[in-house]
Order: sequence, then structure tokens, then C-alpha cells
Amino acid sequence: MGRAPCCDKAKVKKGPWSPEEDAKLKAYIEEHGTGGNWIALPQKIGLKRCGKSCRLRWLNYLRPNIKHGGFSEEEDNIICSLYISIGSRWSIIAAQLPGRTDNDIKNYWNTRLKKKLLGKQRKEQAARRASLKQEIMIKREINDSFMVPGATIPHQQTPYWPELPAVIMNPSQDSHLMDQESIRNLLIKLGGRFSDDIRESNIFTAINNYPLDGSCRQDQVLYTNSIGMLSSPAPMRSMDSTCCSQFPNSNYNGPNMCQAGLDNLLVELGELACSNPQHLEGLDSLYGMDMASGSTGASSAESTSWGNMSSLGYPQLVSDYETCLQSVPQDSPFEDSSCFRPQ
DNA sequence: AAAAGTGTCAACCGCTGGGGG
DNA sequence: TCCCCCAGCGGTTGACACTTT
Repeated sequence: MGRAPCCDKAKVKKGPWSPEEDAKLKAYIEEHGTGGNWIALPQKIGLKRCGKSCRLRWLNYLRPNIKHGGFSEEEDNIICSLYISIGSRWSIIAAQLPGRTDNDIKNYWNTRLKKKLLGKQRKEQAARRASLKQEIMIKREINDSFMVPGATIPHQQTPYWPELPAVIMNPSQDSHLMDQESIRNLLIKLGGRFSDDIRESNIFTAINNYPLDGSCRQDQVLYTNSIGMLSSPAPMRSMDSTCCSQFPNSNYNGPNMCQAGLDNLLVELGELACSNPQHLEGLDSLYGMDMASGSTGASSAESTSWGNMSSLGYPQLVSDYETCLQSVPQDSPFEDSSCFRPQ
């Protein structure tokens, strides 16, 4: 036996709102307010709508000072930064952007921003590949000239420090929108614990707490300055498991909240690639494998470049995909994503 | 010009947590 | 303490618009 519906589905109208309905709802709320009871509101006005529907219509469309579309670069940056930091908590993200609704931001992220990010990532990947190839050629030439027959080239693994994603905040930016301090305060409110230790520059520092078995350890390169928003002068420190217990939502499992957003992002981009094979190019090294063929590409210098992943803010440079996969917790998104697995 | 494909966004659905009885 | 109701939230759907073939 399921939960009783909030309203009689047979008696309520569904679908797009007519201008008359909008006018009725708007006029009533502007005059009387919601009265604290959305369920009762449609009857009072004489609307054949569900209370939830009225609420949504008001919040997302009729409410004054609502902005639709035309997201600025600055807003993009804020959304990306917050998504990476706290995951898909659209209402919280929306609260940082005056006039924007959670629904709007969610739609904007799903339809445009995610792809925009992917495009940027692919560009970086192409450039990186070109420079890596060049580097390899040069090294090969050097090696060839000194090569003793039968000798092998030592495994090259040059950690790549990617360029910062385009979320660097300009100090001259409109400070009411998103200054470093307000982001920090927001994250504190969400359960963050921040140190005064200035040496620890931001919350990515502790992502290495991911329960690894020693093969993918903290001595691996951490991408501590990945997000401009987070590289605040006021130092941030990651949350420990205690504070993470404040997040019963599965998004907040794991050692810190950043991991959630990063995982989400990686999984989403990965799914995008899986469902859209033409996007595979550029994502292979993101996961340390050739996604098109399903085989790991960890042996080549090219595909061990995890900088690409880092360009999305992912903190770890992982040299051995297989080893690392084993150390990833069961509930990790990587565990569920068969498209990331070697065939 | 028409069909197919793709993108966008408003609206719906169902779950969760908080407040009140 | 438990239960119920409701607001709020995030994920999903479907209709429409636009673009490509």
C-alpha cells in the first residue's frame, strides 16, 4: 500500500498553465500570500490544480524578480564551482544566485554547462596530447641515440598539472554574487570544518583520504588548487568523516563532500561518453583507459596523463587504473559504471 | 518541404525531513 | 515517542522549438 496522493489526481488539471491560471494565482498570492498552506490554496482560488503544482508555478515562474535564461560567465563559474563542491544540491546553489531557481539551474547544468565543461576538457586534452607526443618523440630520439640494444625505456610518468578550470574568480567581480568568503561560509554551514592553517590551501587537500590501500596514496599528486573559487586566501580544509555524517544523502558518503561532486561530475561525463561514442575521444585518459575499446591504456605515456581528469578538479593522479579500481569503495560511482571497466 | 534528430525547459513524480499533535 | 501532514527537494518526463539531413 503506497502513500496517499497529495490530491485527487482525477480532479486536478495537469500540464501547462494558462495565462488565466497564472493571473489568478499571482493575484491571490500577491494579495494574501500563500497562507502557509499550498494544499488548500488552489481550492481557495478556485483553481483545479494540485497544491504542489501551484507552489512550483509560483516559485519557478510567477515569483517576482525571477530571471530566465541568459546565464553569465560568472554565474557559470559559480554553478560549476558549487557543483564540484557540494554536488547536485540545486536549491543551495540557487540560493547563491539571486533571481535563479533551482529548477532553472538544474536544467541549465544538465543541458548546457555539463557539455560546455566537456568541450573545454576535450580542447585541453587535444592540446595536451599534442605536446605529450612531441615530448615523447624527443625523448625517444634521445634514448635512441644512447640506447643499448635490449634495454628498455623506463616507465615514464610525468604528472601533469593542468591549467585551472575557468572558474577563477576575478577579485573585481561583483562581490555580492560570490566572494570567496561567502563560499567558505556556505561550505561551513553545510558541514565543513576549516583550518586556519594557511599552508593547506583548500578543501581538495584531503581528498587523498579516499580509502586506498597504499597503492594510490597521498604521495600521489594532489590537485590542490584545482578550483579557483576554492583556492581562497582564507584556507579551507576538508571535512573529516565526522562532519560528513551530517550528510545522510548518499552524495555525501565518503571522506569529504568534494568527492561527491567530483564523482558525480566524472560519472556524468563518463555516461555522456558511453551514450555518445563520438565524445569518447578525450575521455579515455580521464579514466585511465581507452573507453572506446574498453581496454586500459595505462601503459602508454599518453593515457597515463591524468591531468585531464584533474582539469575537472579531480584530485588524484592515478598511475595504475587496475590497482586503484580495487581500492575504490563498493559504493563508489566507479564501481557501478560498467563502461569504465576493462572488458 | 518534410522527416528525423536534438535541445530546451516547464511540469510532474516520489522521496525525505521537519514540525505539530 | 510515534504518527501524520506538508513543504521542499532532486530526478525524470514530455511537449515544443529548433536544427539537420
